[in-house]
Parts: sequence; structure tokens; C-alpha cells
Amino acid sequence: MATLSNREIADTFETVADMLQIKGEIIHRVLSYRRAGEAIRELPRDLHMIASEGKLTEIPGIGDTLAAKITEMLETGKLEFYERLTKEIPPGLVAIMRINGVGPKKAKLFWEQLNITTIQELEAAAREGKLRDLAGMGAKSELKVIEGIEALSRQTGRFSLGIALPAAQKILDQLLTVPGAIEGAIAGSIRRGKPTIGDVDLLVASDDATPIMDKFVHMENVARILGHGPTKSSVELLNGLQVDVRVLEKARWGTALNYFTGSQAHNIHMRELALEKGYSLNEHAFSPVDKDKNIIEDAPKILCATEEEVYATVGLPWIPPEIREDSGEIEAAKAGTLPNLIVIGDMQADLHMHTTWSDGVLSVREMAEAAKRRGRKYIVITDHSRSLGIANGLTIERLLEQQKEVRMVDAMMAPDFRVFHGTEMDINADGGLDFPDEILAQLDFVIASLHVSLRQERPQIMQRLLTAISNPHVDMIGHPRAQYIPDREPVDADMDAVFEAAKKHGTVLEINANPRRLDLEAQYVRRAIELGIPLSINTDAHAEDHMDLMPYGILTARRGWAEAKNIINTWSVERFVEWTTSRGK
DNA sequence: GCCGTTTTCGGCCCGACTGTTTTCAGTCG
Repeated sequence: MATLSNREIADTFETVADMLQIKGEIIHRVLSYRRAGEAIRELPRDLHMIASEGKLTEIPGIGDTLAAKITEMLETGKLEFYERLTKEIPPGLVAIMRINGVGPKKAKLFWEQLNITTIQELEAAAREGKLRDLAGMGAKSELKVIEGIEALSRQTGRFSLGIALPAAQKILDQLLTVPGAIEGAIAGSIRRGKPTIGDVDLLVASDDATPIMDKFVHMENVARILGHGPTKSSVELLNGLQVDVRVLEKARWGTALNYFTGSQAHNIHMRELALEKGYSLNEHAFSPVDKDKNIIEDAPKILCATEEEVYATVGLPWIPPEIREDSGEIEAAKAGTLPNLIVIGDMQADLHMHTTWSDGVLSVREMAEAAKRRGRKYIVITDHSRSLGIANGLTIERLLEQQKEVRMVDAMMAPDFRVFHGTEMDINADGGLDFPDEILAQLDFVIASLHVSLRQERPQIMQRLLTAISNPHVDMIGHPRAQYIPDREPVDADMDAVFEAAKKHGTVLEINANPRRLDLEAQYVRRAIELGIPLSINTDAHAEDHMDLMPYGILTARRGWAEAKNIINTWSVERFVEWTTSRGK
């Protein structure tokens, strides 16, 4: 039977939303499909499982109608409603809407007036000058379409947080050198710690926007100016990254930072709360409204210089940016049950790293000292195992040889700092583990990870993962979904079953802090915590500077509502030793 | 199409910028 993944169903709903919008459906119906698509995309559980429990309508944004459509897709592999729509609206128009500056109205215009249904046809028409005479179009709009198509072909999709965050900081630092710039912040999805970034949102407080905007659009790495207004400008950088800058007065910093941090869903919820309190909220201020929700012009507005004031005005405590997704954080804030999210200072240890014994660039001693400089109290050396030839994986003989060196370094650095010996053992393609139990029993901490044959079918992947999770010597699964951002999709794993097994065997699941991984992702972190599964945040460092990637792991954990108590490497070394010992080492 | 200590019907967040317009529609976030 045809089976669809959460992602394919989310894609279908979002495509349906676009098609309905081209049709001119009322926007709220369109948004329902779009919101449902987003909700499904972020779901930590398989829709099959939720459907079999009859709980589809418990997903926020899914009612009876959409639940029935999900069920239809799960059972038949397709959606009749979508099939019908494709006969009415050419699917190519959905792709045309991805061009910057082209929305549903223009897509429909090009289609109805010129019978254009693909990006290729649109580009040809634009180059022949056929678009400029259409109603509402002109020579400039025609040029924008061409530029938009060129930009689209350059685009490599979303950027990883590890690329976007440093780039954003660099630009912000430049803008803050402009005289009159008082304060700056990175807002948007970077501030919320999302693993992939669509565009960069920067905020600068100043009484004079002009010089800041000028500096911004004339930076040397700007490929194209997308907009240049008095308070807001946008550019596309040479690497394709889009950056937006807003300049505002310091007195409105709180509302602005809150608004531009998002998420959009969180903002909408905040504005609804504001209306309940008798105010219209925007990025500038709270404005008193009458009972028809019209702004009372001469009534004094409330300006907020800090985010704390914004939340206080709607009767809430400040909510950390990482959980502003309208996924329960506002309800938790109301109830006084916001989590006490983990911070970098809670981290006592790094349990996953590599040395020159396999594919790292520093010795055991050098890694230990690098970790100590960063305030860690203990580490585990976990080089690759024998089957991973490309990474110079350790044979049993070399592993035991390495253990002597680790013990020596540990003796040198103790008691202030401890170095333990472990492995990052491959879970082989045939489902076997790369070291026998009697060898694993001699190690302090055992990670098992998937590195090869990642495109296997779900039954093979699950057999491998469950073998590793249930082995009594395996303490942790490294980067459990084996994704690589943005190029490689995660393995096809049944995460419900992974969680069930991890819970049963007390096996730790890793939050790999490398920004190319960030695996587990936040929605799975949150689910694992709900189920009481121990987690760990590690850098997987292959060099000294990789140890500085820990904050990315912290961001991901915070997005998953993690507190220090959920993360085992916040433990003292004594507790860690006690725990590994209790696991039969 | 969703949702409900204001509602099972009637609501559903808000503004900046652009390009085409003579006062605003479309797009984006």
C-alpha cells in the first residue's frame, strides 16, 4: 500500500493552500491549510501512529475536515481534493509563486492573460517584453520578475544556522560602527535558534536611520538591493543570503525586538492577547482600541523599551525566544509553568569527541586541555571504530592501545579534570555492532552511531537502531537521525519506537551540537523529555574550535524545552561515574 | 477550515515597501 510521510502530507497541504489562494479562496481557508502543513512538518510523531490512535484532531490546527483528508492520504497515498484542484489550477503556478515579488494575483494574471504555467514560460515572456503591458504591471515589474527568477536559480535553499549566525553578527557589528547607532540585535529565526534560516533579521536602535541604511545597502558583499526604505531595507548577499535591517528608536526597542523575533504564530497569539486587554499591538507600540477594535487616535499609546515590558503588558512573564512558536509557551507563561531552560553554564562535560587516533586533528591531551579551557570538568574520548575506514577507525588493538594513553592523560589532569575512554562505534549496515560486547565492557562510555547505508528502508534502519539501543553496553546513540543540514535528509526511522526502546533501556539520545547536524531536532527533544528519556548535548569535536559549537546544541535543546535536569552532561563527574558504573561497565 | 470563561456561528494580526497608480493593490514578513 502506498504510504506517505509527514513531510509529504505537509507538502500537499501547503501546495493546496497555494492553489486555493490562486483560485481566490477566502484567505482564512487558505491559512488553515498552510497552518496545518506547518503543524505537521514540526510533528515529533508519525501521522500513521497518531491516526491509528484516533488523535489527529488533537493536533492544533487540524479539525474534522483536515483529519479526514490526512486519513485519506495515509490510506490511499493520495488526496482526491488535490487531484481535482490540479485539473483546475496548473501545478506549475505554485512554483511561479516562489519567485520573489510574484504572489497569487500575479501568477493568476500571467496564467489567464498569457497562458503561462511554468517558470520557463514566464521568463521567456518577460524577456520578450510581454509582461509590461498587463494590468498593474510595468517595465520595472517585468524586470523584477526576471531578477526574481535569476535569484531563484542561484538559491541553494535555506542556510544552516552555523553559516547565518556568524554572518549576521558580522553585518550587525559593521552597522553598529555607524555614529548614532545605540544598540543592535539579531532577531528572527536566528534568535529563536532554528537549525535552518530563510533570511536574516537585524535590528538597530538609532534616532537617525539614514546613515545606517546607506551603510547597509552599500556593504561590499551585497549582490542586489531588494528594498531601501526609511526604516526598513533588504539586500541579497553574494552568497544568496537575504538580510533585512530595521532601524527604530530606542524607546520602542521592546515591541520591535519582540515582533521581529517572531515566530509569526507567536506574534499573532500575542496580538490576540493584546486585543483581549483592549490594545492593538504592533512593532511600534500598544494602541488602545474601542470595542470594534479600532484604534482610538487620541488615546496615549504604551511604548515598551524592553521585551519584559511587552509581556508584562499582556500579563505574562518574559518568554525565551527559543520557545516562541505558539506551541504551548503562552499557555505555560499564563500558568506560571514556563520551563527553566538549560544555559551553557550548566554544561559540565562533553561526551563525544575525536582525536588524531581517528579523524581528529589534536591529541588526547590537547583535546582535554582545550575542553578544560572552556570550563568543562570532564570529557570522553570517543574515536571512530574499525569499520569506518574513511575516518581511520580504530581496530580493537588500537582501541586498547589508546586506552593506555587516555588513562595516562587522566592521571595527569585529575582530580580537577577527568578524561574517560569511550568509542563512537559504528552501527554496521548489516545491523551488527562494530565491537564485541567484551571489548565494549572495558570502556567507560559507549556511543553507537549510524554513518553508512543511511538510505536503507525503515525496517533495516530500525533493526540497526534497536540493536544498538538495546545492547546493555551502549550508553548513547550519537546524532540519532543522521541528518546533515542542509544536504542530507534524516534516516527513515520510526521515532516512536526509538523512544520506546531508549526509555526501556535507559539509553541516552544525543543532541549533536554541530550546526550541520543539530540532531536530535527540537521537536524530538521535547517529545523525549515528555517521555523521560535522558539526553546529552555534545560537540562531536574533531578540532579545538569545534568545542565552541556547544551553544548551537544548547539552542536546540532550549527549543525542545530542555532543562538542565534533562541533560546528563550537566551532572557532576561523581554522578556521571556512578551512572556509567550502574550501567554495568 | 479552525475554534470557543465573550461564540457551535462569526469571527479569524498588522505594517513597510514597491510600483503602479492618482488613492491603492500586491507582496512580504
